[in-house]
Amino acid sequence: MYKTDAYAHTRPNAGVTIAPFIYKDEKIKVLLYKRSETSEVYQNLYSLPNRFFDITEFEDLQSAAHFALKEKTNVDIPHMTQFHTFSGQYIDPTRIITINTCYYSILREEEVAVGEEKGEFETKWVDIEEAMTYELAFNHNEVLVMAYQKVKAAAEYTTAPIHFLPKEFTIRELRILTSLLIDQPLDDSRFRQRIEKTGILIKCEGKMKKGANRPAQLFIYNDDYEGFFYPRSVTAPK
Amino acid sequence: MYKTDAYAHTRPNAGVTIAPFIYKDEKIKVLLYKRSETSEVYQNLYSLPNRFFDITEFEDLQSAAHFALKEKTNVDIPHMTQFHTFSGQYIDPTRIITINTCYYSILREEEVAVGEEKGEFETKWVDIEEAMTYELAFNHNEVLVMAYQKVKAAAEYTTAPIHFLPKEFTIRELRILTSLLIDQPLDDSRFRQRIEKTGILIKCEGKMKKGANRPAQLFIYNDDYEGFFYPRSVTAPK
DNA sequence: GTAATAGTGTCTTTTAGACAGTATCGA
DNA sequence: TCGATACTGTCTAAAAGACACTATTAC
Repeated sequence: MYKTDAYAHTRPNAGVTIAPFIYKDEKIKVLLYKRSETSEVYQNLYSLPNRFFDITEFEDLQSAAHFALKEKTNVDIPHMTQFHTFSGQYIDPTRIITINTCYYSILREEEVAVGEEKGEFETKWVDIEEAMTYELAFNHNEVLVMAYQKVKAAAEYTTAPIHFLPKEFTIRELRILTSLLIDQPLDDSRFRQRIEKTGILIKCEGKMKKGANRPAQLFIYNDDYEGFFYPRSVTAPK
Repeated sequence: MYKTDAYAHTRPNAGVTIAPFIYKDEKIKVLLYKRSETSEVYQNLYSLPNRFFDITEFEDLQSAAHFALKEKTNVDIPHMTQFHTFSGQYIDPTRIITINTCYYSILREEEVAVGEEKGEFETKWVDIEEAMTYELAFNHNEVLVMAYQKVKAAAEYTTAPIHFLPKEFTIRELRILTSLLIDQPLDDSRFRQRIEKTGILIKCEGKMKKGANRPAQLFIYNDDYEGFFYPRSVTAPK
């Protein structure tokens, strides 16, 4: 029976890694923590939040990922998407072959309770471009690259980036965020047409965002459109 | 050190599952095999090709998936895509918690050496709609549903379905296949425009497919477009 | 000839792209 | 007033959608 430990030596280590992103000051940031001096491996290196999948502790990978994210960010109901499972000896060369299931998480900055550092973990939010230049623990460099690529791809066709913004936001805010993720300028008029036509946003009647200019209409996301795919990429062909 | 067996009892079973698809007689078929009477679990049920991930046998999940597919289909260089990792006690209730990393494979019918049955495994290609009605082993019902959904989604925006067709094929063949996957009729003229404009196909000069009608130009796939995304879904908006 | 599929042309409607023009706030 | 951002409108170009039309084979 596989239930016994007869096969134990044939089983891999398993773990989860989460790439938690926020959008702050018009930049995408990712959460890293510094591994302690006394870690078994990859001492003192920065790392994405992660967790070994210990079956005496967790029922499934999702729970382990959830735990690891909450431990570092204190966000309880995260927007979390599994995007790939890596495997091989290379992930953690000093141990046995490891399976690493990875998630990215699009978080609302205002809901992230943890700032820089906190008790046992030294955590920090790092500009994504800068984080890419770090030497990270385990295979987290490739994890981070793929995670960010998936987030950017989602911005092309889906409404996923909305989860970066506050509950109530303006069309301008969504446009600037989208423009950042797809790395292209977007025509304001065209963007409004595209958005408003689909019905993905609900106007907050009477609520306006004030500034040193004409007040802007606030909207909330229409959850019915979760998983919605635009029939066309926001990026123009050519 | 995690390398020892001290943590062995905390490690999950790991395995891979492959949903191998072919396109035959204008239908999508999936390969199932019948589990033997003497299997430890799920005796006599149909199952997708699968394999435990034994770290003394495989270096990574990809190799295990490759092995499991070749064992059942004899296809050596498959088009294989990882799409999700399931986990939990429910996958194999009588054993320990299992992690199941899943792949779908789009195969060329002509390259699949195995037909119905073969030696130690009783295998068969089942119409996808019919297979969905089976009671499958492990969590293979949900695996199959998600696998086929991913293949269909790929048909909306990418050139992936081309891997179902013979190396040389006509535009009509590609249109009928695409139409099947997206479950919508496609205008022939429009479809040609879309395809030819991108340059994803290369004309086989002088080669024509003959039938009881005007001969049709044969094309091959331009591999440069592997991973290509159409800026717009093949499905019309509304 | 007919049936069948291949392939082209063309007209209409829809969408995209660019950008001008007006609106409303704070200072 | 001005600067800034919020919108709305409009013209043009491109793409989609529908479908008529011609082409070439087997029979």
